[in-house]
Amino acid sequence: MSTRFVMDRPAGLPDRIADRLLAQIESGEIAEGEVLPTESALAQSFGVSRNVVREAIARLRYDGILDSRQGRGATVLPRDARLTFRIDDSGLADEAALADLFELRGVLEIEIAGIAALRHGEGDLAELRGVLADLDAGPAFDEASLEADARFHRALAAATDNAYLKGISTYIAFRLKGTSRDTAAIYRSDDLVRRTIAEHRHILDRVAVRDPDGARDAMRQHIRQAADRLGVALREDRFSVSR
Amino acid sequence: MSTRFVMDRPAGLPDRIADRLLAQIESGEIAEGEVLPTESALAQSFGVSRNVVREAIARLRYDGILDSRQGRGATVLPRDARLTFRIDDSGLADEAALADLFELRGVLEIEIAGIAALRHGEGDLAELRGVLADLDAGPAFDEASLEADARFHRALAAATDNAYLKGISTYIAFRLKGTSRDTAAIYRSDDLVRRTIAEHRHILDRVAVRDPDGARDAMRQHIRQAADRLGVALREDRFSVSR
DNA sequence: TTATCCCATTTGTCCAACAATCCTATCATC
DNA sequence: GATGATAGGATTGTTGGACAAATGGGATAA
Repeated sequence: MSTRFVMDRPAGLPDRIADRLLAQIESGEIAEGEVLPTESALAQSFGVSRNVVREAIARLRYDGILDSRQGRGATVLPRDARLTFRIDDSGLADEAALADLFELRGVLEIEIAGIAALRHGEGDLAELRGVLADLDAGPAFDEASLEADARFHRALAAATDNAYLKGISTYIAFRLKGTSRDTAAIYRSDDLVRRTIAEHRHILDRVAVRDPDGARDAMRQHIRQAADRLGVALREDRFSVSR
Repeated sequence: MSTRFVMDRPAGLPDRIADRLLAQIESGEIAEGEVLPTESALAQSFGVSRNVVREAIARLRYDGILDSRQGRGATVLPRDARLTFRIDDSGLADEAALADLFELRGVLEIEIAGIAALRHGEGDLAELRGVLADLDAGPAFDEASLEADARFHRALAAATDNAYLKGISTYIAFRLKGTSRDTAAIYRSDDLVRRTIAEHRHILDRVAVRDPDGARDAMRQHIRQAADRLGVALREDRFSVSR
């Protein structure tokens, strides 16, 4: 959870307090249904002002982790009441969790490719072609190339005409962006870049001719190789090209 | 966005201010990259204290809508930097958005069924069988039946052994829970309940014999009919049983 | 032109107070 | 004894003001 951005800007007091409170909740130190200490007490125990504690609690309340009511205090809500789907930073560090995240991303992207093949309009194709052109322009595996990759997937998701699919897809892509940058520094080979472009073009081809199964297969292959490039070990039972 | 819960508890000041600010951003009244008025100015223009404005801004910043820095002000971030995947209450009211959400749910649940068929262990099957037994016990379409339905899907997601798949699935299921309850009041027929149970049993059967394609098909059918029962019109290009 | 310093602006944090709401204990009534 | 009304303490919600820290820009000097 913790830091909001990949930036090294130090987190503010409310964020840190919220994280500490969340940790206490996750660890069961404060059980479900239980009421937190009063804001004043928390402020004193954390050594900050009540204002900071209030912002921290507001954050947790906003995510459906606790519910505070005037005069009663803040109670911890049941786990399945969480209001947002959020990917912790901790998950990005753990290798197995990263593989799981890639699996989720794969499931979504593959179906997105299939749906985009069925539903895309003219504007969508133009956007996708434009992104590929940009990828061609800069053959180096640099920041711009990563951004273009993200734009491709975003444009594809947009072509599904489903705001939720687009939302979850771009969210995961954004969370994975930092990871990609870190690991990708190793693979500065132009050959790999060219292969990535080829994979994208293959997907676009199948989408353009409205071949959903072909688009899905192309995307499955792309995800699989992207995972390979990043050294993420997917479970083989799922991502074999012919299932 | 607005109200957090279905409860009729009136929203607090910060929530309302955040909504008004968000509306101004969404409408383009405050463009991307632009800086908001200062907190003091906003406080004065909204007729609230600066503290309230601060909490509102904190909420928007937390979702990656704004980025505020000390001494500089709060700037509007590009739309695709949104940090959380969140299902607004407004989306649950809008019919088209509800259909989109069902589509996302379908995509996930279908693949979950397939993966569960491949990966489930003995404990998973026992749990799933237990849920079905509970469903059999109470033939009425009541609260317990809804809860058992949710448990079935949760147990299935758990069988994938992928925390993210489980997380996103249960999150969506929870957000859809209220909607199901509201609309389901109309369908108090025992026949429908029996058909739902039969669908679940069919899924479990395919999972148990480790037949991923069969499990996917069974789940696809289940999602499709569940949407029917709730009067949600899925787009037919996706959810035909034989694609 | 370029580098440095200074300063107004703006957010971050703190403090103290009052209002609104909730919970509980007490009391009155049946 | 049970039940309902009431009062009071406790806790969050909101306000207002103050200072600290960081940012950006402009003035100044080399």
